[in-house]
Amino acid sequence: METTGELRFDYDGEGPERLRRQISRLAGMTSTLMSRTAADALASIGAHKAHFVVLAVLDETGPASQAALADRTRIFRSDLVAVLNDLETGGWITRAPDPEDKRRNVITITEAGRGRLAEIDAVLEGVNEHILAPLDGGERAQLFSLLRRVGAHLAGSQLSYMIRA
Amino acid sequence: METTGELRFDYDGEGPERLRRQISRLAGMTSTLMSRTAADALASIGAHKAHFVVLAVLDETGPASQAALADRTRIFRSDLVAVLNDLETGGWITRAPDPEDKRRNVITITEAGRGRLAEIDAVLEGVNEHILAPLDGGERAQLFSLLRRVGAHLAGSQLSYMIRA
DNA sequence: TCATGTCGTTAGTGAAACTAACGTTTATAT
DNA sequence: ATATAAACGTTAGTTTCACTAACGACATGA
Repeated sequence: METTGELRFDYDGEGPERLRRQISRLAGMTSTLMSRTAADALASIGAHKAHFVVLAVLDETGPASQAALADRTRIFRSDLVAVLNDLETGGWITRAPDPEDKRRNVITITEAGRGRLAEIDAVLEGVNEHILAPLDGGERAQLFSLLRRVGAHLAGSQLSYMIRA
Repeated sequence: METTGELRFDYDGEGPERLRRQISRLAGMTSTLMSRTAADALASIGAHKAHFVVLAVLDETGPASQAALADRTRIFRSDLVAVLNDLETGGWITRAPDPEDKRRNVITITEAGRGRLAEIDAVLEGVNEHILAPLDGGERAQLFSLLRRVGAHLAGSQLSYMIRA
């Protein structure tokens, strides 16, 4: 391991000013660190972000077709296949043909799946706490709110671009 | 183009609550939108984020070896090679062997490079303005500050982990 | 001098995000 | 009714990004 001397992430004070002005750079670096934290924690229990997302959506919205799941989780239908294979192997979901539409599968969370979700949820609660440790309650709410406002705005403008195309 | 019906990014109100609680998910989605905005804008003038980063560091810190540049830009030395090839082809930098250490190259920004940097800078100013449009001045400062604090904290904890390893 | 480390470079890995196409099944339009 | 189009799950492939491994060339310090 390299004890760099020069840090890999320069949040503390210095660094070229032009770079520090770029919100997309700051958000990108920070979200990379966050994602790594979450992914590492999940890996320690053999889980993956996609597992969490799918189980959470199933638990909250009930059984669904793969296409509906893809929409609600923002995982591409093509990538969802492997995720569901994993979850099926673990016994956390069932995948059965839909009698009412033979094109569809009906994905259902199992009792074991609910247990797994609780387990993952606990890990992620720790992750959130770790990430947000330096912020107090009001600041955490602020951060969520600011990111959501920016996100809604960008999603909107990108959407209008897409419709135009 | 698909006029989805179900939006691909759900900032507006709804969406499974467990997902909305995850700061890493929110930050990840939002920073993806930001990065895409920036990348698209840069692509429209045939530029790339890495071009900006390298030119900005060179302009601010002066000539440097590739290794030093890699550190300051957080681009891996292996990836930096191609970036410098691009910039050299455009006439925006020069790459000359260092007489004082024959292992090194000295990378220097050219006059044309400074022009290019100004051009990119102008584009990115527009990008920042577009991204942050929904926030007022105080909120923008808040967002920067909150992200920096979280980032510094995570970079620190990851660093101590790395040193331990 | 001999080991060790750093330099730029090439090649390759792994994950994430996304596109294309296909066979199957259902819905729509004439 | 029947042809056309659309949606389903699935396989395969692309691109981009972050990152590792290894190399020959050169420099440094014991």
